[in-house]
Amino acid sequence: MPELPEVERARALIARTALHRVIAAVDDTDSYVCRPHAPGEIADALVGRTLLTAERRGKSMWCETSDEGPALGIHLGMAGRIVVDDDEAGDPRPRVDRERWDRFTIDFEDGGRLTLRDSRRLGRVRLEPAIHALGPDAAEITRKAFRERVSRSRMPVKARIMDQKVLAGVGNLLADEALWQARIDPRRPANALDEAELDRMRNAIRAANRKAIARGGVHTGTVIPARRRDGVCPRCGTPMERGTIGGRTTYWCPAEQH
DNA sequence: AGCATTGTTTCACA
DNA sequence: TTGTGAAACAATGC
Repeated sequence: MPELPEVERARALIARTALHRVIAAVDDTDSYVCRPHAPGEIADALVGRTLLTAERRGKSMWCETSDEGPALGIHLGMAGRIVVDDDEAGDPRPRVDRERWDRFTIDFEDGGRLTLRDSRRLGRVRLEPAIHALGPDAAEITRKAFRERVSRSRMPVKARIMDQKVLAGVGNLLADEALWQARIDPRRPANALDEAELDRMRNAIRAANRKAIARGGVHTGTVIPARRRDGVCPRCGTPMERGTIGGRTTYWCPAEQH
């Protein structure tokens, strides 16, 4: 997906353009994207109301709604974008307008429209999303909480930081980028990292997020272009190592990451 | 044709 | 009971 930086840009787009506009109609007929709701259920809850806020924790977004309405949760999944009128944000890959990928739509009384445009349909829209099941946001977690939560397992450190219950917002690309910046081997057991290494890891995640939000997405990371079979480390030129960690394809520099 | 994919959830198994 | 890994999910792109 879209990882934390792309979701933050999508959230900001909604906050900037979609709040306080009266909802006239909702298309929630994609039963996979809107599961477990029955068709019409989300529409019934939203029509006549407005979105009051646009919030985010990790890769999950939600909007509070007017008149004590239910919160509207939106997750971009693996390839989702948010489109509001003529603006869009989310999945960074360039893509021409493809309205057939519109999986969920809100029409406003003023004639404008908010859409979840998602080629793969792994995005999700639901009422009252379980935000509390997520760990602290990766961009805001304190040093103390990061140390405690991440080091509480023997899982490979990469798998641990990608566990959304531990820490919300780190996806596959951001994990590779941050581990490379912090020079830590992604296979290391999380509970084998010392405090200095945990702090380095946290700083790298926060810096990678900040940079990616400013530049437009995780794909702007330094090591991302080297994530390919013939890629070499951007710092030392050593061929990148490739493997599967936590079920995801992982690249790291065998010379620098320990 | 076959394989890989920036995410999440479920299920089998240790 | 807890933790871990693979598979499923849906669709597209190389």
